[in-house]
Amino acid sequence: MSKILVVDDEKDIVDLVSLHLQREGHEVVSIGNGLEVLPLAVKSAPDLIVLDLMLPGIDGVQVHRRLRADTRTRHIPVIMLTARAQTNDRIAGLESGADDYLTKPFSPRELMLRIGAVLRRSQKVVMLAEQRIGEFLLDRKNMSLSINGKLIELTITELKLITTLMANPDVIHSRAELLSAVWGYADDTHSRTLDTHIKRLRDKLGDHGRHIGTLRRQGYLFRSVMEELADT
Amino acid sequence: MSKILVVDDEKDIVDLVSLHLQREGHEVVSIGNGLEVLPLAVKSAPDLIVLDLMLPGIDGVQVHRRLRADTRTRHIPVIMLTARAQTNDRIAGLESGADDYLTKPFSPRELMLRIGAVLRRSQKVVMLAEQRIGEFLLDRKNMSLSINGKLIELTITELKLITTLMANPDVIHSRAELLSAVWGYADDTHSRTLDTHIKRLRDKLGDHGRHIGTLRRQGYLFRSVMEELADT
DNA sequence: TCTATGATTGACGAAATTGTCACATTTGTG
DNA sequence: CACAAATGTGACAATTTCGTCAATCATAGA
Repeated sequence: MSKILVVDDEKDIVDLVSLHLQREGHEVVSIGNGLEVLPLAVKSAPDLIVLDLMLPGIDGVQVHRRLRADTRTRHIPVIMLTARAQTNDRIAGLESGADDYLTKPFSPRELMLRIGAVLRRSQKVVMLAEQRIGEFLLDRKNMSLSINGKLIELTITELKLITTLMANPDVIHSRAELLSAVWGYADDTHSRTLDTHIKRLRDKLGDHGRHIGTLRRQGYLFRSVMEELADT
Repeated sequence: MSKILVVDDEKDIVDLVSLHLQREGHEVVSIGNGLEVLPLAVKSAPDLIVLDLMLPGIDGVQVHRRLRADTRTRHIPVIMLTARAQTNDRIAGLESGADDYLTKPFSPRELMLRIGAVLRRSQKVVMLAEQRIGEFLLDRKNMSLSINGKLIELTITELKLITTLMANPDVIHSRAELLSAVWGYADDTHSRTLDTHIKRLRDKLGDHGRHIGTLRRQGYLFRSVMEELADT
């Protein structure tokens, strides 16, 4: 499931924690030497670090500071372990920005629960590599759109626009929302920029452009089922 | 798990199949009237259709042809059911391009197995919405790259290039591979186009450009751990 | 039907993007 | 060290892309 780096010099602790983690399907990397934590964290790129504050040679808080100082490890959540159940330690741990901490002796079960909670918080979002709506096929991997297998050449702006619309088909996307998603604008709801790009998109889609609907005063939407033309 | 459209006029069959499908976590939509299969398929966009060839009013093969004729349903796999275990029926079913078929009476277990097989074949590929490598964060949803939270403005070509490289970090991507992935070229390994774009990419990445390594005569790669500069 | 509001459209120029070329530099090999 | 081969670099022009604007069109409500 996830890769977890366990930093502790006591082999018993490492083994215990590793056992439980592996039982839950996680991959474990461990190290006892505090000085080598940073390079190992950079190299192995774990999803979470379990860090004992009591390390020989270097203070665990120092190790944590180094992890936070390096841009390559800054984002990795850390759970701290400390043997001393003292307030100043707790404060030191929290101040340096640990995501959670436990005092030894701890129950493996509790550690697993907290690890689970932290991992869940930083859970990876998965998306479909290919999204199909009717005859439309959006290939996010190759950043392209095709209709009935025929590639439609879109500019990056047009692609972002239809990607946003197709992300929630049959749902109204307000002008503000689209401006924000595609251009990063906050307001600027008055300019004709959005309209123009909608027009260009519709043109490139040809007949299928009718999948893009206009809701007056509300916004635009991608219709999964194209409106029939009135035949009067 | 998946959405499955069951087309049969016999309520007993529909109930039986639905029961088993729902037990496996699938969503079931059903219909008995052959004429309304196409509009319903368009509307509900199922992942698979189970189609009885014996329908009142219209031949199942006809229904299948219509599904194949419409671009909005052409891609949906179909498993056919037929009461008559005759060769000409089998041939008719296969010729019109069914993905599989069963003759009645069939065992629900066998139908489930075949449905499972077909669904597995058309399994959706998922990808991470955000991919992080060290200080790099590739946001496939917004089609953007940021380093340490700072957005790097890339052109679509540059984005495709680094996306391809980052898809397999620390792996060599040959010039031919990159040309193919980014430009769709087959050969043309001699032009300076790739080199130029690599250069532009490195420039925009600034210091971090050193993550992109050159392997002489082999290609380029994205290093998850940046090379240290020799300090002599 | 008339009117006000909002959407569509075509045109335009500024800016960005792209591929290519010539030349420089680096690298590996003898 | 010399050479050949491969990659890096800077400059250039053609092309594409983008945002804006004004005119036109469509729609809802009075």
